[in-house]
Amino acid sequence: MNERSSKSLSGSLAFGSEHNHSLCIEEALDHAKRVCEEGGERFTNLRRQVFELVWAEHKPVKAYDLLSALASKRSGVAPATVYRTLDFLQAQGLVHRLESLNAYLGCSHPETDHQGHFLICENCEEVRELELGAFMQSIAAVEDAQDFRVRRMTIELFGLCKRCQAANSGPDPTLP
Amino acid sequence: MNERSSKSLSGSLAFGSEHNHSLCIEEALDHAKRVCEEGGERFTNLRRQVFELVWAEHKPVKAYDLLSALASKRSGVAPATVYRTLDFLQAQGLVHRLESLNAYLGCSHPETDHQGHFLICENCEEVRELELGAFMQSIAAVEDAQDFRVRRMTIELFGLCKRCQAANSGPDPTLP
DNA sequence: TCACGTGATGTTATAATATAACAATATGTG
DNA sequence: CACATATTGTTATATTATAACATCACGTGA
Repeated sequence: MNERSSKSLSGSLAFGSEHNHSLCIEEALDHAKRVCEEGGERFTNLRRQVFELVWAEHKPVKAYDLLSALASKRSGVAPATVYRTLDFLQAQGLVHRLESLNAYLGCSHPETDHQGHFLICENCEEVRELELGAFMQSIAAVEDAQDFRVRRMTIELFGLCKRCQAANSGPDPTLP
Repeated sequence: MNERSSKSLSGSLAFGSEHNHSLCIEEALDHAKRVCEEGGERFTNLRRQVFELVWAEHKPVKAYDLLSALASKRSGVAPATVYRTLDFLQAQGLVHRLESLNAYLGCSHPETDHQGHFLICENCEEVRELELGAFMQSIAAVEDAQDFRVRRMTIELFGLCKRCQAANSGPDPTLP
């Protein structure tokens, strides 16, 4: 993949008050355009619109919510429109699907060839994307021990982010 | 069929020709009964039937396939019947849901309090359940590095099992 | 025993998620 | 421009899951 920078889209993971989300989206858009150009794919109007909607927040978005949002921006929007476009964006590595949530999320580490791995806060719904490195070693060990060759994976960790741990200190009432 | 193994459900992971699946199911049933008794829950006819159907193969089963199979054994079977029963079995830790497949699988490690983690062969569909241990350290490291407290997780690794790596040329002709 | 409360199951309806199949349109290339 | 192909529009339907309420079954205490 592109080696221009080894950094994530800048600021995309710093969701504090200083996070400049307009800039964040703009960078993501620039990146998407470049990825498509380099892959000989067209970053059409529809694809850009869906991409922008996915990036509107740093939270997973449901396909049918995208559908509604998209329908307010253009006509002739049907489920297939959204799913096809999401499929395209996923194929370009620009968007991930969260299997546990049936939802989609803009990729925060687009510079590296990777699969998404996620920390999902059960309280505030914020999702943080991890680099694969964290699990590399465990996965290698599992492959070795089990004679299994891993080709792709779904890793989604649910829990409490730092902020929500602070807010919910003490026993969590939602626990079983 | 009537020989007893002293090991919990350990035979269930040896899916070779020596795997005694009748015994495997029988053990799983015994275990399920015990879990329910100990938890003050009833292992009713319906629950037993669904449990047996989930255990019929060591492969993930779709809810609506269970529905059909169940409908051939009793009357008055509707989606809610199956989903409610699966929810119950999951709550007892007797069955896992595979998020990436929208499918369900009998738990192979019922003796330990755990969450399921899976190796899923893309060729033969066989699923192997892992113990959490394999990922413990990585998860602890992620929690530490990210200030995140993990409470539950979905870990599903897709690839090729040992047999299918060896056989590996094109799709398995015995598959549907 | 039997009425009662609760948990389990039956039943109907509908929500939420996703894909198939084909038609129409747009785009780049010769 | 004409053509081939990618993209999008359109209609229909498949798949997965839950809501809401009725009925049944089981254990408990009067």
